[in-house]
Amino acid sequence: MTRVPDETDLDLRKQVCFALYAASRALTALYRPVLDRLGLTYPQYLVMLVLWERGDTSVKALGTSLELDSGTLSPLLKRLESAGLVTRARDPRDERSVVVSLTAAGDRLREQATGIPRAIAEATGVPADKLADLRDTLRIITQAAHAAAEDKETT
Amino acid sequence: MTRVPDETDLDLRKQVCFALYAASRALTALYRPVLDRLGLTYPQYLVMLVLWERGDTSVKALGTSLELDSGTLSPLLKRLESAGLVTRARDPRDERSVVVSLTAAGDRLREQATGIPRAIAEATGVPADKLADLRDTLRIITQAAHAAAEDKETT
DNA sequence: CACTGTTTAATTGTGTACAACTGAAAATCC
DNA sequence: GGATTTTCAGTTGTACACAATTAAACAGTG
Repeated sequence: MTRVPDETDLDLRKQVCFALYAASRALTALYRPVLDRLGLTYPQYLVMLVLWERGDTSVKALGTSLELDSGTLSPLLKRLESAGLVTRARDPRDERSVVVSLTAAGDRLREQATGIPRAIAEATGVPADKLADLRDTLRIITQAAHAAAEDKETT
Repeated sequence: MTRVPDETDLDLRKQVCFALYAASRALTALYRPVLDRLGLTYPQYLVMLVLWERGDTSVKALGTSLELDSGTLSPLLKRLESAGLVTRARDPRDERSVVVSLTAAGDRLREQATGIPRAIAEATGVPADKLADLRDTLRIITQAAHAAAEDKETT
């Protein structure tokens, strides 16, 4: 195959990063009508996933899992709290830490969420094994990006 | 709250959408220090890519290319304008339309941007052919997500 | 031509993202 | 034990995203 030697490679359609950015937003948009019925945004749903999976979780641990900082999580958690889905309390063992816990309503919401991932996966029309491959590749890239960012800091 | 082992697929790590969301943010973060030197954010860089490639472009066409609406583009373009990189003017042929054009400074910035995509791709450490595969898979998913969203509207 | 409906940008309001900073609490060092 | 440093959550400010609305301009029809 002949390859046109583009001096620049500033072609939008060739860029993986744009494909990633567009795909992420398109998939989030697919979640939106479903999550609307639960009264959740997509990032709020991610926080609920962690809480459903692990129970009581500190803001710090949520941030590590979701790769979000307190600047994003603090207001988000406030909204979940005023929606009656979670409570927040300082950890008596370490007063710096704030532990987020599910309320009964937050726990009940889990049942309504069970079908969501499969429904979304099917809506894409991409076979499950291909999605799993994609997910693994994305993880590799995410790790590499984090590693590259670390590198720059230490120079 | 007590937690129950999940029979369901509400596992964060299994979700393609989260992998996508995390990867998109991680890659954007990799662009950030590079784009900072050009005085651009990542979405602004995307707009500039389109303008470098196609020249004068309407807000509508930018929105179609980047899958962004005027609610995002209008303030973004204002910032590019006040940075002296673009100008905006109503199309005399169709007064509804606003055409965005590069200034001389905006055009010059292109040279400084030429090396960016390759540098980012290399920083991920993922081989180019694998990245191309990934990009194609992402496009398929994006298209499927848009199609699925369309479906819902017509029901 | 008037009427209807559509297209296009812009605006408003809500909710992320993220950098930079603050203050309190804990860990570390001497 | 006291000083220094680090950790943690929250706040502030900037910049997206996106739904919903508005207003102007255009297109098509009777």
